[in-house]
Amino acid sequence: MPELPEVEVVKRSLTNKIQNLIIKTVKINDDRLRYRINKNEIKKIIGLKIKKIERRSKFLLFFFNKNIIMLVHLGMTGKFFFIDKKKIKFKTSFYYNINEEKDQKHNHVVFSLNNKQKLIYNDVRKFGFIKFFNKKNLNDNLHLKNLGPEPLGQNFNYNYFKKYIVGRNRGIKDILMDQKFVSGIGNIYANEILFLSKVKPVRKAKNLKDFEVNKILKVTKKILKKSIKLGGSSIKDFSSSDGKKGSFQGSFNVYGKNGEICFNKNCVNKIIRSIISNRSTFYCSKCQK
DNA sequence: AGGCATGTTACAGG
DNA sequence: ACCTGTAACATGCC
Repeated sequence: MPELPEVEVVKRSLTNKIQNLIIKTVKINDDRLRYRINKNEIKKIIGLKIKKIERRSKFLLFFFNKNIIMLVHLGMTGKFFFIDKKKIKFKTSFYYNINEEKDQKHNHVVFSLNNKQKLIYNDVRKFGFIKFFNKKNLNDNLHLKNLGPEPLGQNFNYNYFKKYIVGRNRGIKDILMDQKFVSGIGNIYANEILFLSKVKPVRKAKNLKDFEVNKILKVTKKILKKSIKLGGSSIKDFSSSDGKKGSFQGSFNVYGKNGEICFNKNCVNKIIRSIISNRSTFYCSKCQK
């Protein structure tokens, strides 16, 4: 699922559903996520209240009392959803379909809450993880300490951008996806941002004109905000924890559209697919300079 | 059968 | 120590 807009949507839906609830039990069906789940540490949240949930980049932070933080990354296919005790058979149209055996197979962790609901962590490819640490170690956490600014924050601005690209010999798409530069943008949004910015993905970041830097900044914020508003992008099977699907995929201009005609008016060029930093890259060679 | 998939990071070499 | 590129992780679908 998960670039910044999708994780933000998950955060909001989880906050609505489980803030101030208490963990009654935790059942681990498979602890072999990206990192093995520490069973002793996960036991410590039993009986504790979920005070709040925050998002940093593509990470979710669950704040419990006793200063315990549960850090979750969804990887490529991680998702949360709920099973209500009284209604095991949910409709697939609204809730994630948990009735098929192949999906249940990936229900790795089950959190039972004090309102009789169960929160499930499901992750087909197991690139996600669940870790625990103390609030006082928040700033030197391995995963969080090197993250660049939030793209929607004020620190992601012209001066920061210009300063960062000096002395670096990397393409703009590679840089946009680098979490140390700006945190939360992945392959889909990097492609879409560069299309709307009219910049070729292979361009060296240091050679961008000032107006292009400003355009990228502006478009980045606009696209991410719009996607959050639309509930994120539901490609394949992404849905937020309340089972609602996002619709930003309907706004894609280039992602996954190789061979299709460019959406810009008066352009009849076909979208090209190439590989940058090991990731599929889509662009219009006429509209993107 | 082989290529591809919304991500991160350990590692190697400069 | 910094910069850059590559491989690896696990699973399923075309």
